Order: sequence, then C-alpha cells, then structure tokens
Amino acid sequence: MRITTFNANSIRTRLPIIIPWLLEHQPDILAVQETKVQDHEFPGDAFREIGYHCVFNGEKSYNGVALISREPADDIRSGFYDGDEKNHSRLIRGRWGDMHVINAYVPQGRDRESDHYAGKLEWLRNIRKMLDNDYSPDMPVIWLGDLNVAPEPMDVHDPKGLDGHVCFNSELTELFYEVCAWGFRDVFRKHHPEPGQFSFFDYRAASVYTHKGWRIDHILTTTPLFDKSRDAWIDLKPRRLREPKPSDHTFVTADFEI
DNA sequence: ATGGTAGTAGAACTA
Repeated sequence: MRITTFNANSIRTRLPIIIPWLLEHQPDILAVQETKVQDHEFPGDAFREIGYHCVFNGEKSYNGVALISREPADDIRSGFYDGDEKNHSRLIRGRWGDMHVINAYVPQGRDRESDHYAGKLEWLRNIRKMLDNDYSPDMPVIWLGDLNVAPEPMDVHDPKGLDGHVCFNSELTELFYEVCAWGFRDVFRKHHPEPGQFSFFDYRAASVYTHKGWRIDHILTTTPLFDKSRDAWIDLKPRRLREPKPSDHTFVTADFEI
C-alpha cells in the first residue's frame, strides 16, 4: 500500500504535474491540500479518467483538501466532528477497510502575535481531542498532510535563523509532540534519519536551487502501520521542474507491506 | 535585501 501527501497550491493549476505523477507512481491514496477550488469546480473527471476516485472539500481561493484513491473510501468525514463546517476545507477523513486516513491542512499561523497563530495552536489541540474521541492508537490510523510544523532543528535549513517562526518554535513543537503522544510515529524519519530532507521550498529567493527547505509535510501513523512501513521518500523532481510550473511543496510518500 | 515569487482575482491577501 502506497500513500502520498501533496500540497498542490491550486489543484487545477497543478494537474499537469499531478496526473503524470499518479500514472508513474500509482499511489493507492493521494492526500492533497490547498486545492483552492470550490467543490462544483473540482476537476474530478481528470482523476476518474485515469481510474481514481476523489472526494474533496473546498472553498473559493483558499485552503481545500481532497482524497484521491484507487478504491473508493468506505467512509468520508469532514472537519473535527459531524457538522463542523468551519474546518471542512482543512480536514477530510476517509476509511478504507480498517485503515483510517486523516488528511489535514494545518493553519500556517502568519505571525506569532496574531490570532491566526493562536488559532493554529487551538487547531492542533482539536486534532488531539478528535483522536481521543474517534480513534484508538491500536487501530491502523494515518495522519498526513501539510502540518505546517517542522518538528526538529534538522527539519529546517537554518535552525538558528528560523527559531521562533510560526512553523518552527519550541511552543509549537512541544504541542505537536503532545498531539503525537496520542500514538503517532513519524514514518518518514523511520526510513530517513538524516538531515537535508525537505518537502517545502519557498518560491522566493530560489530556495529550491540552494536547497533551503523545510520538512513540514508529514506522514504519521499508529504503531500497527508503522511496523508495516517499508519505505518513505520525498520526490524532489516535481519541485525542480520549470515546465510545467511546480508547487512550492512536493510529494511525500510512504510504502507499507499491506 | 524584512526582500524575494506564485495563485487567485482582477486589488489585495495568503503563504
């Protein structure tokens, strides 16, 4: 079983990257964030034409999440709880058999003093509440997506210069690990303990060419799945393309022996 | 260099 996360930064603009990537790498599930499209304009036909099902929650211009999969999901849920309209376009959950997938686009936070940053911390606390309510760490559960958290110094290109950033500071990373203490483990780091592994490169300052990146896109699983993971990898090629135009994030994938 | 680029929109906001 192969599962991938990708912040598309507009799924319509990124179809020339996503469709060939799906055909080449054949993931069972692709979790997309920042689709930036309302539901009635979602390009579902492009995925159905190559044999993928898709479910999505979007809004105009901002946010938006989707689950694109070989097999249709048995259950789809949106937000932290049924009827949570406020978080529809940042959280979509699916179940395939006994495997639960939580696709999240965690708020970025803008700056430490803003309400947006306070909302980001609250968002992570709500994830923990949702986990406590709806799942158990002995179940096969995957939490993946653009989590807007670089957990360790090695997850940013300049840990000293970037300390205090909304995606890299001790308050945030401590909270992140409190959420993970529910029962999540970092599948990517199981296979790649080395530094220099990044999933996001700012469009500005040609960061991709100097490898000044961040690892903020994650695939975390409960122990039953963690033990069955066989590989994880970041595909930098789609980020380095000039044509077609790249997203500022790239694909992060985990492979499991199931 | 507190800049830089990109997407959505069709000006200014978000990242």
